[in-house]
Amino acid sequence: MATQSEENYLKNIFIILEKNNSLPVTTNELSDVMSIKAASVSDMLKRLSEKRLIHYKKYKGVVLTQKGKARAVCIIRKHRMWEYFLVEKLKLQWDEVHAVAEELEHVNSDLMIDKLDLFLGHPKFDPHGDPIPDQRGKVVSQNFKNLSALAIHEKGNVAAVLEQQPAFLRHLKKLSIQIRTPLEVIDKMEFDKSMSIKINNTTITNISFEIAKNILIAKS
Amino acid sequence: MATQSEENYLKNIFIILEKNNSLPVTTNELSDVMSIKAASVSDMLKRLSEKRLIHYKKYKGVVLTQKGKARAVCIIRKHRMWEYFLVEKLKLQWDEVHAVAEELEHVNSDLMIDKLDLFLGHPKFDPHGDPIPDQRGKVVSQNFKNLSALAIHEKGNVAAVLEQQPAFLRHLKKLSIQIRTPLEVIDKMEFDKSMSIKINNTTITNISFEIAKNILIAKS
DNA sequence: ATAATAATTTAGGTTAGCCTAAATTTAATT
DNA sequence: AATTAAATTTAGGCTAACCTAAATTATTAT
Repeated sequence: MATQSEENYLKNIFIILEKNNSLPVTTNELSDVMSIKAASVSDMLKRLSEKRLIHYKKYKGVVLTQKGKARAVCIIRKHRMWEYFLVEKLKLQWDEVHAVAEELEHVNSDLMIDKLDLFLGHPKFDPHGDPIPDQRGKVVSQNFKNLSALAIHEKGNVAAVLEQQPAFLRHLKKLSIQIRTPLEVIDKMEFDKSMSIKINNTTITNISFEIAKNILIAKS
Repeated sequence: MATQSEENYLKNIFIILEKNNSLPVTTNELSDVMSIKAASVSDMLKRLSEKRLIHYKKYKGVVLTQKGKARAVCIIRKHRMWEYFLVEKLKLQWDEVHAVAEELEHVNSDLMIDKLDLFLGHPKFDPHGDPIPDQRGKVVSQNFKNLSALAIHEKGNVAAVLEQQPAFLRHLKKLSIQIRTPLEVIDKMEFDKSMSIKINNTTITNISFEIAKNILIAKS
């Protein structure tokens, strides 16, 4: 059994690898996203390496071993499944679930998680549009476009968000943007890369580049 | 915030106090039920005392302060609520839920637990017949008789069990004994204190004193 | 190519929560 | 009341997981 802390490292390595097209994850990247000092990260990487959960060459960053990847996927599966449960069954808001799911993901019971999966009807995506890995650890790969990369007049539906911070999610809620909301790019401002978008085929609003780049679109 | 370990101590102190009619809990009692060496328990008691969670006089055992009791009740509320969820919603067996609930009880979110309470319909008892404290920490006090203390011909329904070990619960399952099952004492053997009981008004079986004393009966 | 800067690791320290062994206090027995 | 036994605490150690400061390695810019 991995400790809770080890599980957090594995999970974050996995997530960064996904974003990085599998380029090795650096100590500082982990330090940043986990808010743990780089020296402590170095410490832990050594330990994870001894346990054959990561491939680690000093100064060169890390990738996951088969074993490490399997562990990571399992934790992510639990995290996303619990998020789905919290939103769909307990009716929490999508900006209220991340922190709780961070705790629930470490609860250990394969039996429970399989029963939960059944209870929820084998959900495929969590409330932020991220895919939920199946029992065997298979993750559907998505092929979405970043809203910030869309050209004027391009349109589609919100498929996922890249940021889980409550402040960000509450912002979207205010704009009536959720998963599956139809969006169309009306205009793009060269100066600050902000864009004007039509939401739900009705309201037109301006959003900053910062917001746009955290929204993924399924083209229609 | 109390650590997970501290929470476990508080919970166990609370449970032992209930069984002991509020007599102070000794170091060895805690050591036994928690499978932690007495020396370590002593250590922790000192810490809990500094945090004003227990009243502790060396060599004299401990009781909970108001603050400590509130914490304990909150953890027990979560534990029992999750057990209810696991059995009623996820359809786990009553002998499969205790260990998982031990982990779930440490997940911290008042919002979530209140929403869970709502989702479950404000359940009053967990699958083992133990009362679930309400939001304000109120626990209904029960007035059940121990099966081992019943006289011949006395009868009633199973109201709760005092032991959560899977082996014990599986044993009851085999005998078709659950919460609310009608039982009647047919005979009592002086030699080993075992008893003959009629289950569900049909089958007559012998059960050991060891079993009987872990079953609580609501007299009818 | 070298110097300056950034990234990373090493060294040494801290705390929580456990342990064993030894010392102390309380309870039980004669 | 004194002795023995049981319960409890103290002392000293260990490990995981963090930290800061210093040393090392890699990268970037001149």
